[in-house]
Amino acid sequence: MSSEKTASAVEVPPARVRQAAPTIRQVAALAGVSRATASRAINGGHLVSDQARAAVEAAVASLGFVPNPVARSLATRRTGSVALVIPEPNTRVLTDPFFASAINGMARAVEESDLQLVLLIARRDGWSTRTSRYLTTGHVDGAVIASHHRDDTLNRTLVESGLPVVFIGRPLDVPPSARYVDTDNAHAAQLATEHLITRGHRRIGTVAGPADMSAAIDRLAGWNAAMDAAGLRADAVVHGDFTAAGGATAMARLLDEHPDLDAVFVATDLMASGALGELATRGIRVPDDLAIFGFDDLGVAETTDPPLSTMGQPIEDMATRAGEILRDLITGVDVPENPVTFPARLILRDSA
Amino acid sequence: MSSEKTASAVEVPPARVRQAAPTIRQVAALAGVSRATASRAINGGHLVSDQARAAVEAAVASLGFVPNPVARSLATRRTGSVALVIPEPNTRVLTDPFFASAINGMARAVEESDLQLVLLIARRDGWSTRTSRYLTTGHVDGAVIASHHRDDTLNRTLVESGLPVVFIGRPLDVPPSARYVDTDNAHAAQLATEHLITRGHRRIGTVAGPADMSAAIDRLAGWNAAMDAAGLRADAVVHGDFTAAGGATAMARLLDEHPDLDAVFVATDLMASGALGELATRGIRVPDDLAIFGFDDLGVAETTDPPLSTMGQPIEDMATRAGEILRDLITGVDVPENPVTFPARLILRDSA
DNA sequence: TTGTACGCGTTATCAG
DNA sequence: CTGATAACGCGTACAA
Repeated sequence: MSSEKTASAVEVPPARVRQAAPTIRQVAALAGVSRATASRAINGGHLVSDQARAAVEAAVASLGFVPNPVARSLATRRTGSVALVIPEPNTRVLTDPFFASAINGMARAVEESDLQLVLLIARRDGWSTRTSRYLTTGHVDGAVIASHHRDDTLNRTLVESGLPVVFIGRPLDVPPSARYVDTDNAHAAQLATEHLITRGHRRIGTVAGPADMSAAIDRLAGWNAAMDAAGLRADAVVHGDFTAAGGATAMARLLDEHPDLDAVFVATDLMASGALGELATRGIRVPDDLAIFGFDDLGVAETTDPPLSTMGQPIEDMATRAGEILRDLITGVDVPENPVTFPARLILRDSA
Repeated sequence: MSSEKTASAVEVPPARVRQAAPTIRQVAALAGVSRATASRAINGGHLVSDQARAAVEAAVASLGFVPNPVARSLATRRTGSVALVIPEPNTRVLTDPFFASAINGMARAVEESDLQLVLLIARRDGWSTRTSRYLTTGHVDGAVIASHHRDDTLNRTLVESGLPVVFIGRPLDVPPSARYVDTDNAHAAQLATEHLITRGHRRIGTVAGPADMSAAIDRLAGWNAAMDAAGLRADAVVHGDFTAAGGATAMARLLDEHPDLDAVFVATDLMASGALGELATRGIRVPDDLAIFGFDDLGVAETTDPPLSTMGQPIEDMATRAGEILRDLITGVDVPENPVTFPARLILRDSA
């Protein structure tokens, strides 16, 4: 049964809601040239006579022609947009200043090129399916992955797919060729620990992060290096989970096992904030009884009591650099080898 | 020579950098069916014999075929993605909890449909060109505009382009048919003012927002209505610019012109926070000497001194609803007429 | 139920 | 410099 399709001799264009966009064919016809010439005039503009170009430009203006980006993408195999992927574990997206900084940085990098920034919020459970598929099926020309949290096995899938990808933060479980930008976590942690040593502390513990996250691994290594270099015993280590609550728990255990500590390097401001709460509960004064040193400086360090001395990460600059590297990767420009590391800044407040 | 039958078994695909993605043609060949049948089997699955479908599915699996979304878009004239546009005036993007809530809400709405959320950060100066073009040239199927700040003349361009659009916050200068979700600002402001009246205040002023923003207009109207209904003189009005500094300035002027005020309804928590600073400077106690009532409850109201009594906007719910309306607009489902308003919640803290 | 053939709007190739 | 014409990969009337 054929639907309401009635044979009509007069070609009536199907009533579409959106106004019919003029095609390059109409431009070419109006300008009196071929589609190919019209296309050339509209794009590069090379190899076209001034006369033809003028005619095409006039036609474009009069018709209000705008190239269809989908058709263009199909022909060029490029979409002109890049993704910033934010794998967010909990429901509270973007309240984390880390992400705000990353977005700002990427936006800055993309602003000068003619790329469009597409932000992908990837809830962790769906990350393996929808987002991954979106990225690997030609929707974007490349992606920056803000792998703030626990590294995903999907990272590997992504780089192996051949899509140009740059990570913010060294990814684990990925071919060493994978590009990334990162804070020099080890060196920064070493600086922080050395600062504590310089201040006269000798029994220095650390609340490290999860053992399967690169930032945690590197920061622990830096603390270790500084302790070794100073001939101090590096035995007071407890792992937390990068949350405030985890920091409190870890600090409690650290104190129970090593009551003689006079300073603690905490791998994250967020964990440090939790640790401060635990210390307050126990009546331990900071920094008088125990010095605390954090890491990140993405907002929480300023508002704790006392404000945290910490190592500041230049997240926004890192994201900008990641965007630039991605751009070069896409356009085929040679990009520097890994690692691309950024120095952290020593920020002294009241806690150490 | 019909291109349909040029398929040759020895066709060697040109060596491309990215791994050659299998096309539906190869799937059809391997399954021993035509492209059309393969396409039908892959999509709806209707009108295909079980045998053919099985063959196609096997071929898809063995080849790892994934439809090229660009080609699909070109054929269907749908992209499968929607934009959330965030016009951000200053460089600090997303530190505003308004945006975080909006993003979360949209993400929730989009999660259940098969749409992809594309976040567009539109710096104001570029908003007129790149973002607008991106939206109107078929990159997305529709957009939600989080017009938190001053209304843009481009809003009109957008709705006139025919792109399905839903605004968060009533837009000005736009055909009345434009869909939007909004807080019932007038009613909420009236409730706030009535609360002040109930508490015994009689000389109630207001720090209103910019006269060209709908939220400001509506809230001022609500304050007016409450004052009129109570037979109180509604003459103490000063306009601020929706910033903390503007709130301080406006409060100063209000106090100078009307020293007898015993309560002030401030159209925004942010302005109220500035106002509180001005009051502290003058040694005016809140709420004892002067009661202050705010609007928004998007984070700042809890941290002021004293914490602000305010009208809470359900931004996240609004964004979710906006996303749902957009989805219906795109799929042709009937959507409810304007206005789609959400009630604000009266939140009592210490300032009034 | 299946297959043919055309359309989607551009860009790229390759003779003139 | 220009113009046919072939990709690009897929969806889908229409006919069989």
